[in-house]
Amino acid sequence: MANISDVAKLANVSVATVSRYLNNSGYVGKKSRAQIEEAIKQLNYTPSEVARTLTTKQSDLIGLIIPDINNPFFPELARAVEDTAFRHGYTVILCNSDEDIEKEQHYIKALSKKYVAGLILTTILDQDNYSNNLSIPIVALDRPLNVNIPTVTTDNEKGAKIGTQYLIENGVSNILCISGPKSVTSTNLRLKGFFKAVEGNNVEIHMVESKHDFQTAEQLTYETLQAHPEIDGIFAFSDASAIGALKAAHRLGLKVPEQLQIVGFDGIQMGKVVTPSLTTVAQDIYKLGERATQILIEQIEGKSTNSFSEQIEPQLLIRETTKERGPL
Amino acid sequence: MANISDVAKLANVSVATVSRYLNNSGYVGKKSRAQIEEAIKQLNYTPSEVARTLTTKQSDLIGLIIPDINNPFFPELARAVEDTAFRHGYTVILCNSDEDIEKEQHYIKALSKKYVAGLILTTILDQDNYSNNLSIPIVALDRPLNVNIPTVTTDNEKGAKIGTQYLIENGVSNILCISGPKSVTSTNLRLKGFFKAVEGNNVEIHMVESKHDFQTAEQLTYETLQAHPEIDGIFAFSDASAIGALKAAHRLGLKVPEQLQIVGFDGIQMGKVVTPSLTTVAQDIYKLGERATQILIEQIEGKSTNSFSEQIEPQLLIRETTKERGPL
DNA sequence: TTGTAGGCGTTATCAG
DNA sequence: CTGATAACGCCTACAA
Repeated sequence: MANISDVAKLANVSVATVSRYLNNSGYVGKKSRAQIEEAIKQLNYTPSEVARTLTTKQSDLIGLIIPDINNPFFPELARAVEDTAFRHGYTVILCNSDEDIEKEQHYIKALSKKYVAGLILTTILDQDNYSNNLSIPIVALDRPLNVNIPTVTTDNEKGAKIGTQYLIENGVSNILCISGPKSVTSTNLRLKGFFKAVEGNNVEIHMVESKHDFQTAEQLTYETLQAHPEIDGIFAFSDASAIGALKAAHRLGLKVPEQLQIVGFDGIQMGKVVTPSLTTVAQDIYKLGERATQILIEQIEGKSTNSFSEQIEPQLLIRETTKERGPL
Repeated sequence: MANISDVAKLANVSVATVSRYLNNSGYVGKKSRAQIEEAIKQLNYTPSEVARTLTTKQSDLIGLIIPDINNPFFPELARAVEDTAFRHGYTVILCNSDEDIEKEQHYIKALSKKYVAGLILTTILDQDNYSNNLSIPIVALDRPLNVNIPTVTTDNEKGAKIGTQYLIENGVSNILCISGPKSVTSTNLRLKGFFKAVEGNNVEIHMVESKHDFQTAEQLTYETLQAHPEIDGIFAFSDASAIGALKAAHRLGLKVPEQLQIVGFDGIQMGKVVTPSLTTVAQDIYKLGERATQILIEQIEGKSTNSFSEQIEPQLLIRETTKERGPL
């Protein structure tokens, strides 16, 4: 593999000139430029990222930390991040934190040792003052970290509110709310929205906390529904949980939506394919990932110095687990 | 951040000695050793992977190329690879090839420029003589590349055979086979198994080729079932397709398994949660990923020079989309 | 505009 | 056992 000095030799210039050409820094004469281009082509030269990283302390890597790739929400998100990063010439390293703060810290350290250019952190812990002692750009996805860190989120409170309201409008009077882990910011925001919607309406509520995972939610729902057969509506904080709940309902022989209505949260692909298809508060998952990545890259490349945040509107997708059927 | 020469100074030895200590190469006196350890601790020193990579041309990165993370089979696989890699001190970079050979080539190039220590390639193209002109270890997952490249696969032919047989034993006489892309080796193997099972039995067959994706399979199945209402069994080459097919059946008002029996392939988590739960030919997904990674790491670390392959047995998981219900 | 030379942090060779 | 020192491939003052 040819290196920069091979190119320099062939082009009859110095390595400095080649370097300047490569990085668009400083002057490069017209003639030199032409020779360099020719040499590069002939040698099929590409600069070594590693050597570059060694001097500049910055690579083309972007670290993406998610809780668990087995929650279908995250592959969709990851895909958006990857696509966007790829389009801009970055490579992403994906890490599963398993909602474990130590594991997360470990990854952050490992990644920063690799001189990743930036980091995208998704929902984990509700930390008011997460301090960015790293010198690299960070953007938070779905989890506001602190004022200085740009954040891309769905309006969680609003989403939970409209989902819950829809249930109530559809005649539900005894709701089971399957929340996510309380340690997560978005959970608390959704909780707030849920309570706002419920307030003043004469509905009874039951609360359970579940991981965003089919099995857990199914089991929890099964037990709760058995203990409280009067429940006629479920609002779940993730589609994964909602689908688990749907399964529990089936096992109990409950007709959905006739006897039990269900609304999820997320808008994952899978919601369309279960039967009955899932009514849900959809996040614009792709956009979430895309915007986060774009913002990160802007920060990395210094195009925007002021960190700003973005909130994306959720959208109620009415499908078949609720009574008022809208268009698919 | 301290570097190796800081450590050397503090420990009163040369950088060479520190390096030897770090890499367990060559002798290091007892006293030097102690001083070095002390210095490292005091300075909180960790060697720079980048600099190391620059000289050794080998990083701690493992590249994993999959077709598409949105097929639920792959997140599960990726998770297994990541976990295993992590345990051995490697970091994985995940790339989506979208079943596009150019994109795959692009990634392979990009990854090798990063001096990844090894590569794990999953199902894409059926290439008899894939030539490994890279100098790094590769293992093929789910796709045999060539004799010189270790491969970890499920016994696809056998899997397809037992799945199909089971359908036939359950009285199905008109089967729709939803295959995967024909360009993929595993598809062809499964096709072979399917035909073996069918052979000699008096069953009619219909074939369609689908991506392993809910929507596509659903649409295709919907059309086929409409044109051929006599079909009473479906064997799909992936759970994703099977679940899409299940959805199509629901839309057509077909009772599963009474009127239509369905068997999938893969054994993804999601199969358990749909209703009715999916009978499937399960691969040991975690083990597949784990073994591939272990073998790769053995190659990387030179512990095993001879490349060997492994085949993992599939297992029929009888659930509710077929008539003979076994235990869950 | 261009070239020289030092440095980024390690590893590896080769004398001591 | 240990220590100089030359790579590795690139960037960037600084000088010309």
